[in-house]
Amino acid sequence: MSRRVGLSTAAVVGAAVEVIDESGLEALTLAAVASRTGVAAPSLYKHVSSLGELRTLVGLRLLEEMTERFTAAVMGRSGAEAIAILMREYRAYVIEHPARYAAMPADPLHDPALAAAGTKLLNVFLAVLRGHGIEGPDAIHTTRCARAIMHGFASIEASGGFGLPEDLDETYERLIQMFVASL
Amino acid sequence: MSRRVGLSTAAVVGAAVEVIDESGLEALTLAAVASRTGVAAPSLYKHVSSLGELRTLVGLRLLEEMTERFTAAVMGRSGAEAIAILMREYRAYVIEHPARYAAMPADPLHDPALAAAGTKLLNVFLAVLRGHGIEGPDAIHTTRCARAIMHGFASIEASGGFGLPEDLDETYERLIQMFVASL
DNA sequence: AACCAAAGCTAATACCATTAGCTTTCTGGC
DNA sequence: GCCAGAAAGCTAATGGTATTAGCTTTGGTT
Repeated sequence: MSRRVGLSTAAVVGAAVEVIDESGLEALTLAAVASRTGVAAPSLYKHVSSLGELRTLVGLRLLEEMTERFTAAVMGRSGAEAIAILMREYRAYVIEHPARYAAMPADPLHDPALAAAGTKLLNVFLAVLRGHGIEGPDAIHTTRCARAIMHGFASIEASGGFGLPEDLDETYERLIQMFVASL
Repeated sequence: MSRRVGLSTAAVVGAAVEVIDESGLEALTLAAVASRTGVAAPSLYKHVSSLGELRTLVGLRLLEEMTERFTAAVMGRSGAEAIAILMREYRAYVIEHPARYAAMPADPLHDPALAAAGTKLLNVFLAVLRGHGIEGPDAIHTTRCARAIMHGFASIEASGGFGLPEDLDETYERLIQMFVASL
């Protein structure tokens, strides 16, 4: 009984992302993914070596998703405009997928499985700054500043940490102007 | 056998903070707290109604701890100096207690049990800005910006998200200058 | 047609939170 | 000083979780 379902690692990761989208990161459990894919929980081990690995693979997919999206958004733009667009796109992603953002790996460069994808994402930012004439150690500091601003705002917003929901656009535009003005 | 240990809710919360300090937020489990306090796990329910409540109580204690610390740091200072000191103190706390920072409630104002403590912490920031002549809706935006910058930088640093550990002081000073200059 | 590897399954283990109900210990009133 | 009751502890049991072991089925390849 129970015909073969035709699962794959990619399908398992996809189901995991769906679980996160629907029920939040803390609901990402092998049991939930198994139920969603129509399979018994231990069967998932044929495609994924552990829950920890599944989390890593989800993080990898999300990193790639962000990179692709940011690359497309910034294409054909340059200078301060490109920087502002990148920052707005970052926030837009988090608003669209707040639960996914919580699943984002905090230190991708430290995990060998994520380092390459993390570097690619970082390079989008470095490329935009280079187009603004910022390079070398300066670019490192500047990128860190941008990350801190974007991640800080986005993570607080995604977790509902700001009291009033209105005016958040204005707050974020202030941050963008603040950052751009400092360059 | 097993003489009375003399536990209290406060002692349980204290043990929970120790577990977090030593082994990280994910290690905060009733079993770990029970073992540390020398008690069987179900006995903790005499002092705490659930793991969720324990998490909330830990968050409450940490909020109060931060408020007290920031209040002391800023006392007697005013203007841009006070703002810079507050921002440095925020980061200093996170560097001293990275695991505790991860246990910090993301949206204290939304949880009735934390709202009062969250408001007090917020008021420290508002008071400092008021001393700089910023009030009303402007103060809301400005406080949000400060929060985003501090939280963003601190949480990335606490999770090891910045590649190189050196120069982080310089990056953070840049952010402080950027923020102060925007006022 | 038959084999074999991959993909599924069930059963079992270990750890977690939580509940129920029992026992011990301290404390307050006499 | 004693004793009743509440508070603080305990063990046992339940249900959810990840994970491992070992079995069965399936489907593609020879």
